[in-house]
Amino acid sequence: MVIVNQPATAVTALFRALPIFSELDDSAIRRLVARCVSRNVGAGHVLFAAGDPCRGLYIVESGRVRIYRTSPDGKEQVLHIEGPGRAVAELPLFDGGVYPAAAITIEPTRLAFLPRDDFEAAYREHPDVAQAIIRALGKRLRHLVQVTETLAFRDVAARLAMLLAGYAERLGTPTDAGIELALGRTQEELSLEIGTARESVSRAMRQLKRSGLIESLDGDRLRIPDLARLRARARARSA
Amino acid sequence: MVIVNQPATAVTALFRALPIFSELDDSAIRRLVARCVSRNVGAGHVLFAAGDPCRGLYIVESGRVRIYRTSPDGKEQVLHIEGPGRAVAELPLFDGGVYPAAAITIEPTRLAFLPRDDFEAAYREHPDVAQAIIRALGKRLRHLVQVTETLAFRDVAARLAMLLAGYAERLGTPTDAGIELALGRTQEELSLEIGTARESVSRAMRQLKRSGLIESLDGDRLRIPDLARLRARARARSA
DNA sequence: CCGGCGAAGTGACGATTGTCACCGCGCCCC
DNA sequence: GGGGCGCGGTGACAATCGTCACTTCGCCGG
Repeated sequence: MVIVNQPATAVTALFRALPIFSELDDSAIRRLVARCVSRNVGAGHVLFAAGDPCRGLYIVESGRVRIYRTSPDGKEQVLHIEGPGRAVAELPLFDGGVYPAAAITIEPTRLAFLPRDDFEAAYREHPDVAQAIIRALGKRLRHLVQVTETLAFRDVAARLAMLLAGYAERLGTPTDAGIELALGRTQEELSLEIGTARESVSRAMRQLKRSGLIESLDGDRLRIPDLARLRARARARSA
Repeated sequence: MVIVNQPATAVTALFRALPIFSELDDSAIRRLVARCVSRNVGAGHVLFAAGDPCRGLYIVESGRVRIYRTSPDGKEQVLHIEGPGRAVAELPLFDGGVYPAAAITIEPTRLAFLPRDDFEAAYREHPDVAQAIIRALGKRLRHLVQVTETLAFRDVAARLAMLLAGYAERLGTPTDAGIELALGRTQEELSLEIGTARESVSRAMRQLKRSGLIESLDGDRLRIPDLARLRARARARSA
């Protein structure tokens, strides 16, 4: 782990792009940035474990961080993966509790860290920040409600279809033959996100290909000819 | 559905007891209460469906409300059940979205309703309210993270053990032979809360009884001799 | 070019669980 | 007292899915 001095402008832009700070004026942002520490960590670095007390806010500058829970017998359920420009683990900052999940970097990652006290001051002094925080929490809550329903009811292929549809919307590039997507994840990682085994992902992938919902391109690129049909499969009981 | 005039003092006490309004001074609470409408509804009344736009905040005065999602093929997943003194569906009030789940009364219920505009004014003007809202959202998020992990990993008996342990803590009465609990729910309702079938609840219940983790008393009363052991079962892979 | 390695595909099998069908029981109402 | 009804218990069966074991493929380094 390396602590880095860097031009404050980069972090300033980062803060301004964060939903929860977008309403702040320049002077307020500058004050926050002055309190921030950036650091580079390698892949596989544990930022915190479930149950740890919360010391501050992490913001991803580059790289990716996986948020996950581990069951007593060692299995993981990935809750979400955050990339550049996203904040990690806002939750315990607000309610004063411990981290409900663990966080680990899955590639070399650069993080800005804002100590807890400075963060609290920011949202106490600026009602707009509080409002933005509420929005962000609400969004996460919606996402988890979705995940819950999916885990409870759908078969593996449906869960995979939902996951891929979400990635396609956020990361895909539209072409005239459909949406193309380089997902940059192994099937192992996908399996953790939808709470199943790697082999089941492999089989579900084949099923979706046979149904014409996804197509393999070269490398690990996929094409989704019809996103609406893929989403429909995600809502069906089985196929 | 009946609209009722009632002494404002009852609703005032209700508001003051709500975590999200506990920091308000008397005059602010009086202003909110003046905007409130109370009504009585019977069992099985649908307050709103998933996807409906959000019109305001419901607060349970008496009775119980079930919050649930329905899958396209008609199955339900209960997210939580709210009783007296609890607010329902805060989420869409904040992020401006639609209801992510539906709500239905499961017994005759008395509700206070606060229109959306009045609610928004309250938390814009009072930062403490915003803070309390954030806490409440955080708590709900924690709960859902828990539910997610349980659904993904544990067998039915473990999920049931977790559910019963939670009820025992909130509703049970300690005796020298353990915690006694009248849960007032059918196995059908339990099955919806842990995302399984009624028959599986019946079998899981028998398994927990055979293991000595729970005992039947008369009626639908249960005794839990050792809450810690029950919780341990909830964390185990199987038994 | 070869060996190693990680990712992905696949076949077999067993465990869990959803589903269906049916029974018993207590309760209420006519 | 009898019939209906909701709840709970159980047995049988099939489907899904996790697990294990093994293979195939592509990539990289020596």
